[in-house]
Amino acid sequence: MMEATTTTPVPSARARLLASAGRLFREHGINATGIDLVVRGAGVAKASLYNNFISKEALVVAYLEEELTGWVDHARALDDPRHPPKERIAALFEALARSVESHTFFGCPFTNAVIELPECVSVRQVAERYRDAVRNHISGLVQEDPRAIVVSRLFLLYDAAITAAKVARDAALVREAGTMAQELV
Amino acid sequence: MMEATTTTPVPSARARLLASAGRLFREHGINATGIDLVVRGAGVAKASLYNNFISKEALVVAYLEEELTGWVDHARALDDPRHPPKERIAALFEALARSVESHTFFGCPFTNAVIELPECVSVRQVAERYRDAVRNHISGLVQEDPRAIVVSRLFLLYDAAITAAKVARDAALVREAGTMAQELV
DNA sequence: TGACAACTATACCGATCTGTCTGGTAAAAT
DNA sequence: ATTTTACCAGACAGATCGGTATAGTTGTCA
Repeated sequence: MMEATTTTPVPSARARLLASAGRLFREHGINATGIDLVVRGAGVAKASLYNNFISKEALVVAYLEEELTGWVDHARALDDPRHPPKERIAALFEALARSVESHTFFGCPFTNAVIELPECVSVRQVAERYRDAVRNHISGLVQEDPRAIVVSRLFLLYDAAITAAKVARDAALVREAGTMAQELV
Repeated sequence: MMEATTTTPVPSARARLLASAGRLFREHGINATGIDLVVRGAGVAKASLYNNFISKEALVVAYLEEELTGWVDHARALDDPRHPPKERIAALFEALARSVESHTFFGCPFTNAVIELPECVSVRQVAERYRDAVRNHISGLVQEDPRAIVVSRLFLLYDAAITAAKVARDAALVREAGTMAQELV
């Protein structure tokens, strides 16, 4: 009932569903991924999906929540507070460039979701929280107020790199954005 | 048969369909817009759609082609070659900021289409041609080779502004990108 | 032992999607 | 004058969508 989830040795149905949905949503998009595919990929019954999530939209939001905490974890794992701000910023862009080169980057999950479900307010809300999280993380890297102009500028360059990665699949362009970012700090 | 289209006084079924599809695809997205809605909006029969386009995908590609030439026309109308490069660049970002403020900006049609139809190669091809067109236009504004680094950087900032406009709906962020762009020339 | 909760497997529902087909009208070309 | 072309209106087909319902199974705890 309460929270045996974290200690359960075998993944719960909910965790399996989120993992399956995550893979499919990332690689093929949300609208292109039917409920049946998610269920099949998770190896669970359809009823288990609707026992854990009231609708596909709720599953999408839960997927985005996971992407949000995942991004923060990823960014923290990349970071070394002992390094100077310039290097800490560079690491963020370099990781993105590498994921382009290894063909494991499928675009910003939040931008993708906002575009795929433009009238879904809960999706926009998670996307907003993601943007706050990025802004806060960047502000920590450069030791500036989250509302400082330099933070806005670094954020803009990170968005630019992500678009270049998604649409042009151009790692060199991602690195160029990283160079611009380093010149700002 | 050949090209009476340009002189026809009353809009052809094809033109009406493209106008209807354009409005709906822009404002509600491609996947959320069914064929029947396009046909209703155009005030034509369903068969007329399939007489002019072999499939919805072909309609989407035609819509994107129109957006491509539309962007070039828009960018040229904004431009005044007598002005210095800095002002010519600024006008591009200022126009984007204003369309955010008037709530008439719905995101880059090509990025949106690539995200909505990720496995459609013809969509990616038009998006690639759009990116070439933008790069060429910017290179004209600043009188530099299209492959010059400064052109790449201006392009990155333009992409950044578009994402800020689409996801954050933040005209101030768009203008900040414009300021960065002006500092580059 | 028996109640209960969570699970699996699958049939099913109504809605909606792209795309086709029929049938009829009007104008234009031959 | 007749054939062709383009058009309209709408029924229809086949597939797929999100979501529900049914029925049976498993494991847990009292």
